[in-house]
Amino acid sequence: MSVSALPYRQHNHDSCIADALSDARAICQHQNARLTATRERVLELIWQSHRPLGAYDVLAMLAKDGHNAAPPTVYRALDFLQQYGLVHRIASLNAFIGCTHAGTRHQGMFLICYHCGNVLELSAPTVSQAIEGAAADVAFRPDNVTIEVSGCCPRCTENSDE
Amino acid sequence: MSVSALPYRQHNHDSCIADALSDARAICQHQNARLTATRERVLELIWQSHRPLGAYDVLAMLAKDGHNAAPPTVYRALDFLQQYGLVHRIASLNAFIGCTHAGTRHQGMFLICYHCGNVLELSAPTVSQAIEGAAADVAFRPDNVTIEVSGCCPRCTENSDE
DNA sequence: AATGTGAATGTTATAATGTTTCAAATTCGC
DNA sequence: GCGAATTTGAAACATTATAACATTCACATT
Repeated sequence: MSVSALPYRQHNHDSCIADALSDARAICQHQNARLTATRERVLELIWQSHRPLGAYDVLAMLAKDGHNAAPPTVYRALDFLQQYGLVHRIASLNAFIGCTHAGTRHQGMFLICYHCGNVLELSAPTVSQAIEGAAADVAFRPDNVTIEVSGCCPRCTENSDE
Repeated sequence: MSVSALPYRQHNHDSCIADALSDARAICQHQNARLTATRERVLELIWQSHRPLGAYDVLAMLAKDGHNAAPPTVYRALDFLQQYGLVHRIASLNAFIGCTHAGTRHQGMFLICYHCGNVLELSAPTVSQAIEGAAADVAFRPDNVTIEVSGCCPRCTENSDE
């Protein structure tokens, strides 16, 4: 894949992947979690794709590596990565994406472009507060929050205007 | 099913279903949409369950009616009902629930109790505004918004305190 | 009443996504 | 090294969703 095909101009995706991986290694080490070869490879594959990747997409890519894995292998790796906040699952897409805020406490909000497929993760304290407030109003104790916004990203909005 | 098993004390679920159905008929008539027997029955089944119902749950219930339907029948009915805002799909559960705000423009927010399985739909303008604001900050044009909060409902919180 | 038309449904098959289960291998503390 | 716990392999299976094409139905027009 050429750099020019990547989502953001002047964005070195390779170094971005490398950073994510080294962050992940640090996070796991710090928590005595084992970022094994398979888990790390799955994380890398997810970061290499600039779009959310389905479990079976990951499976196919592992197969290209010569790793003849079965679905549980991938799902287990994904579970692990989610548990340590290294990837997020996008429920509305049945797909996974690298967490851009790994290691920091945050509530992700995902902006999914239905045109180009890119996903932007925002940390949205205002939204979280509003949700917590609304839940508190009805005495509901939130545990896990899913916020997924499908729409059109700035780039695609521009391009469709032309 | 006894009334005491229903989610809310002093809540007549039968009349609640009847209201939902008559609302649905009015909404469809107003928009020249055909609420056919199958569609209406699917809507009724979803309302009868006080929890979200999977497509195959609906299928099984139709089978009990003697209606030997195949999956596409159910998915089509569900698509129709969603299109006219009569049911919502809960992405994190792959399941469907009757819309409690049918006919009014709203952005639903779903509070899903992981203990009892009940789901409460809130219309949350504050949350919607916060999301729109956050999206606008990055020039993203939102189309469809998914907000699903899994947690513990007041009733179950009370019961587990005992 | 017959007929044409588009919407709705039936039917079969299959794709896509996710889980259970149990066995084997690996890792880690001792 | 040795035993316990974690991780992985492997096969089968379960669940959720869609594709493709034939048929029927409701309704407006003859």
